[in-house]
Amino acid sequence: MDDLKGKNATISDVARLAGVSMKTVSRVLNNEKYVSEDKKEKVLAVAAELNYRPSLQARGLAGNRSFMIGLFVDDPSGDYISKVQRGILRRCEEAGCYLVVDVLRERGNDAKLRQILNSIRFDGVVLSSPVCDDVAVLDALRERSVPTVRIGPGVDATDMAQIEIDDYKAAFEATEFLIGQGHQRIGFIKGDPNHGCSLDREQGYSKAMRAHGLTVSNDLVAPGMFSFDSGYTAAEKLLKSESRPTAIFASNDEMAAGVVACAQALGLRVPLDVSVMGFDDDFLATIMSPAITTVRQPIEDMAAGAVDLILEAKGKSAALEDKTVIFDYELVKRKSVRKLSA
Amino acid sequence: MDDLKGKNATISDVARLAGVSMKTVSRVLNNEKYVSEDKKEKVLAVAAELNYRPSLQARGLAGNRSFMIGLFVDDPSGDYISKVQRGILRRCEEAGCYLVVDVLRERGNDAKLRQILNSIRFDGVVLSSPVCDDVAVLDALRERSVPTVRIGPGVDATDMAQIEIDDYKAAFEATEFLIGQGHQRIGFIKGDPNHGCSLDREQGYSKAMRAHGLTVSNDLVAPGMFSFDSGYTAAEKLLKSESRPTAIFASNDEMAAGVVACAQALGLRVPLDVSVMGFDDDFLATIMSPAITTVRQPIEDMAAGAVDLILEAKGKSAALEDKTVIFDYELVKRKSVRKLSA
DNA sequence: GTTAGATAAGACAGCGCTGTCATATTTGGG
DNA sequence: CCCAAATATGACAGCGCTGTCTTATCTAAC
Repeated sequence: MDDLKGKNATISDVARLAGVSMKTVSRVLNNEKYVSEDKKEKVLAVAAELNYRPSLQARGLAGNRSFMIGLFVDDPSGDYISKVQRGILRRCEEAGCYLVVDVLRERGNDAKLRQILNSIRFDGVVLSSPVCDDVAVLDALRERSVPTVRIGPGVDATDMAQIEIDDYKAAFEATEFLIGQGHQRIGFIKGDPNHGCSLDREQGYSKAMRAHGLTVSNDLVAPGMFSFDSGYTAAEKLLKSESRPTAIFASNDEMAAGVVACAQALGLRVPLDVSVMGFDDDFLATIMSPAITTVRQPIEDMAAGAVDLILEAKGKSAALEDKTVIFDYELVKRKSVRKLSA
Repeated sequence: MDDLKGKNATISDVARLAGVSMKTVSRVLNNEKYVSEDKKEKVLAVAAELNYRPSLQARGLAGNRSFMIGLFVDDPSGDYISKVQRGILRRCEEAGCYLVVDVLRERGNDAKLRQILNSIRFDGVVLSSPVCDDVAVLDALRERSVPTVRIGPGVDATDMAQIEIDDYKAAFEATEFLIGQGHQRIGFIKGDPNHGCSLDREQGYSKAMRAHGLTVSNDLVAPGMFSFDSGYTAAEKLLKSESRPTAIFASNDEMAAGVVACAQALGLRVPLDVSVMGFDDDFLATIMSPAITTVRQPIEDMAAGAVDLILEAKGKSAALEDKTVIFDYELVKRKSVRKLSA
């Protein structure tokens, strides 16, 4: 075959060689009904032979699908976002879609998003925290009726799908686990208040404490921003207080790593002198010494699920309405928590 | 203005309202010559009013630019790739381009790339190690004459631009620094042999050793794969050998972190009992206790530079030929290396 | 005062697909 | 055996831009 290097075949080449119309080729490629088996096979054979793949741009321009998924994040760093990307990419590959990544750093930065949305008609976009809580962003998406899936809990927006774990319940159980290990004075480091999960996790913690008759005094809770440094700083406050907690529950693993580092810097042994619990099951949790007990979120699967929702919703408008998928979390017990002998 | 929500303005809307032809609008938007100041202003004003942004798909289909930059990585995890993405994104935003990310996991996986390339005509692609060393990938890119910039050293390919630091020299100096601190028995953990930089760094190490009359015995060098675990394993070998090195130079920070963890697990204090040196200035290097002395690569700037090269090369074919940009590295001295008192 | 070249602007086709509509053929229930 | 519905296919326009070509006007050097 004239599979000239560097020269791409077009749909009309395939049509000609297969002896059918372009439209039939298009039907085969898009898995539409009303194509006979023999033509379908013929088209597929020719397409394979020519190494034909439809042009993204042409499809996007002509049809009402773009085969592009947008991912908007606040900050592309960290293991969390890597996992989100991996999950999305996995499904995109299967579905023949492409992932366009962009950063929406400042809050309320809908101007940038609006520009992007004016130039790309995404099949759907995935939002990760805290972008998924930015009402300006959400509004921009809504205006253009872009199918949107938000990963993580956040502001109410019943018209947009949401994928999450039950952060409240997970934090509740994590705290109960600590209590079950004999801890009574359990410190808590809050997450970035801009992230929807932060409040849920905090409430899970305090409800669990109260449920077991433990008081959550002010010196037991410290603010945090989900960063290593903020975890370190918060731990300093907690660990230097006169009545040191025997365990610290940090709202994510990066902060938990900060806690471990801080404790060690202060000459405290983890988990001997202080137990540490994290959240997310980040890469960091596995490499710290000791490895950090944490709550695993199946982030990759959740992200893949987001793409599934988008793809399923194709066509049917409002298919994403009131759609909330809750994934299971898992308490991962490692070495950073010890049982307190009464 | 009739800035209807959800409805995008097109170039013909702008043309009509500005009282010029579509082509003139196009000229303004693409910064072409031969447009008078007054029309230019008028067009810009109308475009701003309508919140107009040209359709990516239409531009890509009609013109010979796609405004899409591809980034192909082996594995989207880790601080390194995050930095690459950030650098690319920064420039893309300025240039009105978009970033399409994809994973090319298996070596020699040119089939997947060929498919992608058949469907998207990238303005250019950025390859990070070890994808940039995959000759099958390089060939696929060459066939379709896609402007390609490779970040990191690797196989010779004078037709593709390359952005790197002098890994050899950096490793040489890092080793010399260790020697200058009084270390004589310096262990070395190699990088993943699939990455071009691995050999350079190893040679920098061994040349420096020899230059200072130190022998590089076999039990001083251990294989590694750039991962935390491989660093840990390599450190075990090195640290348990009868004649323990006083310093270990790991080919990247993730492995260096593994070395620190292993040393501590073996009851050795860093840097008191063993000094540790890393490479990259990864996030991990800053959070370990002690923080790891390392070689900083300005990865973000390098990635941004890659986009610059692509954009500059626009049009002029062969503009990327024989183009190699060397960035400066920097020795970042932290706490993981101590001076040996003679 | 010519005229070549630079400058300014528009007409028009067409990039490679898909949506819509028209048409032909087959199926099956009464 | 007939006709409506299901099935199978193609013709054709057009998505929203840009490349090419044409035309008109303006310089400035001789």
